[in-house]
Amino acid sequence: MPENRPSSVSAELIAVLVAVTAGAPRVLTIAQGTSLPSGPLSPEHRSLQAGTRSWVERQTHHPLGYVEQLYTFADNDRNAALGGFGRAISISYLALTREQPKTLEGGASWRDWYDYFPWEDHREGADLPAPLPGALRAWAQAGANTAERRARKQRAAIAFGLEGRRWNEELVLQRYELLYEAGLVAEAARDGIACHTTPAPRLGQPMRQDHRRILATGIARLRAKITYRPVVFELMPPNFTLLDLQRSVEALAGQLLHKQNFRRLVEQQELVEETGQIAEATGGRPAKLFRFRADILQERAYAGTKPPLARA
Amino acid sequence: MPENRPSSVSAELIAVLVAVTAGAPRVLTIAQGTSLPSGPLSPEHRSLQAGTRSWVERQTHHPLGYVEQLYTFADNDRNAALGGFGRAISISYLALTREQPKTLEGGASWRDWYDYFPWEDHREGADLPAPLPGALRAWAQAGANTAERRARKQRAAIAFGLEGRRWNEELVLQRYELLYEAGLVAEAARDGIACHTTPAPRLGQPMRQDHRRILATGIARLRAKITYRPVVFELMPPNFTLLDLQRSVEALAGQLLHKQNFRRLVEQQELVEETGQIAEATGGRPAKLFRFRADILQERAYAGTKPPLARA
DNA sequence: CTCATTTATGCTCAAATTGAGCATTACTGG
DNA sequence: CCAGTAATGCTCAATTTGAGCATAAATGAG
Repeated sequence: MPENRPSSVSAELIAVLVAVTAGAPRVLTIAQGTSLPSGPLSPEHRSLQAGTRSWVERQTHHPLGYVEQLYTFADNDRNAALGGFGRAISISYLALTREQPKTLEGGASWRDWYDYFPWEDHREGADLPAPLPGALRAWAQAGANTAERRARKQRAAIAFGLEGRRWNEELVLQRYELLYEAGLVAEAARDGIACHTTPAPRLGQPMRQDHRRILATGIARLRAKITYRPVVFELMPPNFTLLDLQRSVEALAGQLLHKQNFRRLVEQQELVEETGQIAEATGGRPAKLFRFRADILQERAYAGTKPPLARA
Repeated sequence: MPENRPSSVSAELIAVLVAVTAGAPRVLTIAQGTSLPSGPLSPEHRSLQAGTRSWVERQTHHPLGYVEQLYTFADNDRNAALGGFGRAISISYLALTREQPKTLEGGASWRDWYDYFPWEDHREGADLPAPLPGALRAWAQAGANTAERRARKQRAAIAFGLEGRRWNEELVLQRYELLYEAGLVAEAARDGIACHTTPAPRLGQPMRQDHRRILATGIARLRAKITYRPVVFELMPPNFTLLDLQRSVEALAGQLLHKQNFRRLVEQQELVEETGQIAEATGGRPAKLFRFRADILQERAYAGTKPPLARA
């Protein structure tokens, strides 16, 4: 039963390439922001990760700091388009870098990821975008029977922190999938899924195929990752103030942090050291500049530890 | 640059199927314990996960509770063996089930996973298997220069909890990879990697190809998972005592837990409820039987929470 | 020059969580 | 009745976490 010859498929690599600029989390897109960059797996690549790294670097002209596999899926729908070649397998990667001023090729551009997921940004006000609470209720009410209605209501409450529950910033994918099922994102309409609110809200900017889902997966992974592994430094310039660092983490998490506690955590972790320089004042008292400590980073990147960068 | 037609490859699914029986963590193997079960991705599978689920269920004759994607990799070495078909992509899955007394087909059998990773079991005595400490020192000393020797020493210390560091049970993959690089596992010898200890220790039972690495990935993932999502219940019978539950968690973690604290945690989480029945005494005072609470499980499986099942 | 404003930074405190251990209870087998 | 083995109930100190007060060091308006 095992030992069968595997069937033939085609493979492509899709990248969620993230940077943080001026407190905004950005993702590299192509085709006017409607697609994630993707490239074919080609025979000369030594590994999947090497393949992703090489073609993203060629396209963006700067090195990727961190690359991590996200998810692999096979899309049956694409069969037809591939001329009987069998199915297409997509292998997605999360990559981190510093946004460079360099020119991007073709229609590539950096976009604020909250353009695609406006409901994920809770940095000012924890309120959900206007149509959401009502639309979620409508979806729950549209369940076929009492049990389904209850289950939907509970699911919405967990995913969106309703009914006194607290918002869990890591449930990015669950929220997107719920909105998709509820017909509240444009991709759902495209795929023929009904919506129970009129006019049907189309939350956030859509993407082609399932790229927005992949992006959601990447955001979720990154939000989880920063709580137990020091990956933010891949997104920071060489020198930065503690507030810069905090703003970056907040941008990713979509939530504000307690300043003093954040500072305490960073110091405890010994992730950074003073450079001796002072930042040119932006507003008030000048801040010390810091840099990451290479030795500690290496160790932590390998084994992880306690929360390297804080919770809400 | 993107939008290229992906290249043609072949795809196989590999499963790390785990059960816990009588306090032993077990993994399903084929070919006298030298391989993980694997099957081809075939066109009728609706998705990769469905494919894995269906052929594992067909082989083992019982349903999988939980299936999760582990990792996808492309092995360049296998090119030759596939007759110019392009490379082979392997997509691995972690699956949980209860070991059934049913007969397995062919050469399939359940094996204690510590047969493959004896150094991972710290349930009695935290001591590493005899040759390890010395072999690790020898490997570190064999570094080309001072910097490499220091880096190796630190890496070994982190991975194996030496020099006063504490053992981190989640670093299963890092440890296996270090042992591979150090030539201390049979697969390394097979692949022509040198060892600096004579006679060269060949720790644990080897597997074909990189299946042991995949198993290490699965163990690591599962050990991490049980700390933030209640997946153990997939491995438990319908009714169990709290000690049964603790023994199962300990089997997976490879570490003993504080009994009272474990109990406190389980109760806090409200994951279980009494059945009203009492276990036939095995040793001392009879224990109450518990079962998992379906409602809570569903919620926790979706969103996770604090540690559902304890730390060391 | 003084003051309101803004951000940096140092410290404190109570609540919650975690790690470890003591004591008691309820069975089983000589 | 006694020793052995588990189950269970509680306590306690050390940490960790969440929130806030207070002060310092700049800037710009008047």
